[in-house]
Amino acid sequence: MNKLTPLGRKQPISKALRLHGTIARDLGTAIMSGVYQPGDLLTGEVASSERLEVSRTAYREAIRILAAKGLVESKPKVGTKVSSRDKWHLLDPDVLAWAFENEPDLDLLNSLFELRNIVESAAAALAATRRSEMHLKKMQHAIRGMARFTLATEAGRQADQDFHTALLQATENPFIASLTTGVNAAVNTTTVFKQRNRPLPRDPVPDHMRVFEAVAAKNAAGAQKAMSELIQLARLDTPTPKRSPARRARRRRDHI
Amino acid sequence: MNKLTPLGRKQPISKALRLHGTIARDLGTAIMSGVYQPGDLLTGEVASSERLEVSRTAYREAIRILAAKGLVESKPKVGTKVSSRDKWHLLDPDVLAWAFENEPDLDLLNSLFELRNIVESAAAALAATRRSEMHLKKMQHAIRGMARFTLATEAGRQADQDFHTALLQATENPFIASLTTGVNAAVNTTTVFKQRNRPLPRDPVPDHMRVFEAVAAKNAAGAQKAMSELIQLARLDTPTPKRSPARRARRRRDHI
DNA sequence: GCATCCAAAAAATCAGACAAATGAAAGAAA
DNA sequence: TTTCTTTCATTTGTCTGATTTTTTGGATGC
Repeated sequence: MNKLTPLGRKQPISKALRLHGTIARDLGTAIMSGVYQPGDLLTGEVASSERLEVSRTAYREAIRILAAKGLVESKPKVGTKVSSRDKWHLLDPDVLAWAFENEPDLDLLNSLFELRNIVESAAAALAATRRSEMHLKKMQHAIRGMARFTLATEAGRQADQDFHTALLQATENPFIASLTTGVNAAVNTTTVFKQRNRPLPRDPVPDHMRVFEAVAAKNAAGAQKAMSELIQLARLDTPTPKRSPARRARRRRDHI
Repeated sequence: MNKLTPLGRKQPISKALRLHGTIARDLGTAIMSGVYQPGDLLTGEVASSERLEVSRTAYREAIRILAAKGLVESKPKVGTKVSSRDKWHLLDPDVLAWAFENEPDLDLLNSLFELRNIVESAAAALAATRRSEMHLKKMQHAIRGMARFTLATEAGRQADQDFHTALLQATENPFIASLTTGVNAAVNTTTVFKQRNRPLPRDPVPDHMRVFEAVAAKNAAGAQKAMSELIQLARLDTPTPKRSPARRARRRRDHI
C-alpha cells in the first residue's frame, strides 16, 4: 500500500535485514559493547537458536557473518568463542557501525578521527596531483549543493558525501577510497544527532572550498593542510570534542 | 547465463578451512580475479550446490561470508549478484588475501604500498610520542631476532612481524593497528616467494634500527621519515618494484 | 611419564520441505 | 494507449530433524 513516508519510525533498525542479519547485528553490538568479552564462550547452537526462537540454520548463518568479520571463532567440541580484540576487523563498516551504535566510546571515537585525519589528508594531497577536470566538476557541484541545502537537510548531507567521494575517486587508490568511505559513514552516525541539539553548528562550505581550491591548484601540501583543518573542525561537532586529558583509561583485559 | 566456470578445485589447500570456508575462498578469488564481474548474477543456490556437490546449507553459508565482506548481495527472486567494486571491503584480510592469491595486479599492489606508507609512517610518528619502555623492549628484542635469524627463516619473519606489532601497539590506536596488520599480511604474501628466486635481498636490520632509534628518542618526524624509507625499501623486494610509467590503465566500468 | 586409543560433545554437513519476498507478466480501469 | 492492480512464478529465506566430522579429554596400556 503506502510505498514511502515512514513518518514515525518505530524501529530505526533497517527492516531490509533478514533474520540472520538481525541476529548478527544484535550479537555484534553485544560483542562490541562488551556484553560478551573476548574469550567468552557463546552458548551452543541448539540452545541459542531455541532461546532466540529461530532455526539453527538462521543462527548458524549469523555466526558465519560474525566469523567473517573476525569477531568469533567456532570449532567442534569446544564451541563458538569471542575472538581476541586483535582479530576483530575493526574497520569493517558493519563492525564500525555496531561499535558506535549505542553510546560511542569517546576514546574509540578519538582514535577513529585520528585515523581519518591521517588518511584523508593524505588522500587530499594525492588527489591534488592526480585529479582530472571531471573530479573538479563533481567537487564543485557538491560544494554548491552544500551551500544551497545545509547540513541540516538530507540533501545537504548527501552533497557533503559527494564531495568526499569525488575527492577519493581522484586519488585513484581503491584502498584509500574503501577505507575512508567506511570510516566517514561511521563518523557521520555519531555526528548526525547533534543537529537536533544545536540549531546549526557552523558553515562547512568555506572549509571545503579551501580544500577544493588547493586540489584545483595541484597544491598537494595545501590540500593536505586544508583537509586536516576540515577534519579538526568536524571533530568539534562530535560529542565532547575536547581531548580527554587522561586517555590512558583503556581496557587491559584482552584475554579471558 | 552459462559462464562455464569450472571452479573444479576440490582439495582444500589449507586444511583448517571448513567446507563453507573453501567455497567462500574459491568464489572470493574468482570474484577478485575477475572471473565474475560486478553485476554478474551467480547461478542459483540449488544449481550451484549441486554442481559443487555440497549441500545447499554449506553453499549458503559461503555466500553469507562473501556478503559479509561486501562482495555479493542476494535478494529473493533476483538471485545473488556480485556487488559493485565500491561496495567491496577491500581491506578485509581475507579479501586482500584473495586479491593477491594468484598473480597480483601490480597497480593494486602499488596502491596498497601507497596506503601502507601513509598509515604506517604516521603510526611511527604517533608511536614516537606515546611509546612506553615496554614497547621499546619488544621492538629491540624483535630487531635482535631479525639479526640472528634472517628473513629467509620463519623465525626471522616472525621477528619482523613482532617489530611492527609492537610499534602499532605503541600508537594506542586500535584502528591503525587493525588496518596495518591486515595490510602487512597481504604485502608479505607477495614478498615471501621472492626468497626462492634471489638468495638474500638486503639486510633489513639497519632500516628497522633507524625507526627504533627515532621512536626511542621521541622524535616523531624522524620516526615517520625512517619508516617511510623502510617501506620504500621493502617495496623493492616485491615483483616489478618500478613504478609503471602509464599507471592509468584502470577499470572504468564501476557500475553495471 | 608417554603414546595410543576411546568416547563424548559440539559444530559441520546433509536432505527435504515450506515460507516469504519480489520482479514481471497478465488483467482491469482510466 | 496508459496506468494501476493483481496474479504468478522464481529465488532466496527459514525451518525441521537427522547424520557426519572434528576436537578434546580421559582411560588404557606400555
